[in-house]
Amino acid sequence: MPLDTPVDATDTVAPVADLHTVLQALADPVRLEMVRRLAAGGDGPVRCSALYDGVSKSTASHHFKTLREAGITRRSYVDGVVHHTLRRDELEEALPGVVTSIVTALD
Amino acid sequence: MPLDTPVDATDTVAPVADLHTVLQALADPVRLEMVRRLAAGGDGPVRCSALYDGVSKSTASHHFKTLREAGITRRSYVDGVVHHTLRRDELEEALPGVVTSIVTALD
DNA sequence: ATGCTTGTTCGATGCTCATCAAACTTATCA
DNA sequence: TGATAAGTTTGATGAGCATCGAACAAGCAT
Repeated sequence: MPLDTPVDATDTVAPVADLHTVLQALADPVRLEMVRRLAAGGDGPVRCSALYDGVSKSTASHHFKTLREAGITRRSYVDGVVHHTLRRDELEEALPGVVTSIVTALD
Repeated sequence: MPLDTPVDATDTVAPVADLHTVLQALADPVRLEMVRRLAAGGDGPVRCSALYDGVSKSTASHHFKTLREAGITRRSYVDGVVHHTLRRDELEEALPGVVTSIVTALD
C-alpha cells in the first residue's frame, strides 16, 4: 500500500545508519517496544499491528519509517499485509553487540 | 563548587537508570562524545574541560548532569577540579554489554 | 461496484530539550 | 583583599519531534 512500494515483495533496504542515528531511533519508548516485540518474534517477519499499542496508526507508521531509515528493520509483504523484520545480521556486522545487548536487556 | 556538593571527595551515586533513560542519555551527540572521551581515558577520572568542545560551559554542565542522573558517570573532585568517571562496572552489571558495545563502536 | 481493512502521507499542535547568556558559588592565586 | 577561574543554576529561546485526525492508496471481501 505505500506510495513508494516496490513491485516485489520486499523493500530495498538502506544501509545500517551510524551509531548516533541508531541510538536515537532506539531511544524512543514506542520504538524500543517495537524492537522488543520483533526480537520476541524469533527474528521472523511480524505484522505491523502486532508491534504497537496505545498510539494511533499514523504515529506507528511514523515510527516504522524511523526504524527502517535507521537500518534497524526491513519491510516486506506477506499475505498482502505489511510485516517488519529485525535486521539482526546487518546490525551485528555494522554495530557489533549494540542491538543484541539492548534486546537482551529488554527481557 | 556545586551547591549540592558533598563534603567528601566523591558524589553519592545514583543507581544506574533503566534502559530507556540510558539510551536517551547516549542518544545525544555531545554526550556520546563525552562518553567516548571518558572511555578513551582508560576508565580513570577525566577533568570536565577535557570532555567537550563547541558548546558553552552551561550546556556542558547540563549534559554532565544528564549523564550522572542516568547513572552513566560519577563525579569526583581531584586537585580541586571536577572530574568525571565512566561507571563501567555498575553499567555492565545493570545492562550487560550495552555501554561496552556502544563505546567499542565509537572507535 | 461498494464497502471494509491496512498502512502511508500531510498538516497542525504541543511538548521536550539542547542551547546560550547571565548571575552565583566556591576555590585558588596574587 | 581582590581578582580570576571552574562549574552550576536559572530563565529564555528555538528547534526538533511525537502525536493526532483526516485524506489518500491499495488490496480484499461481499
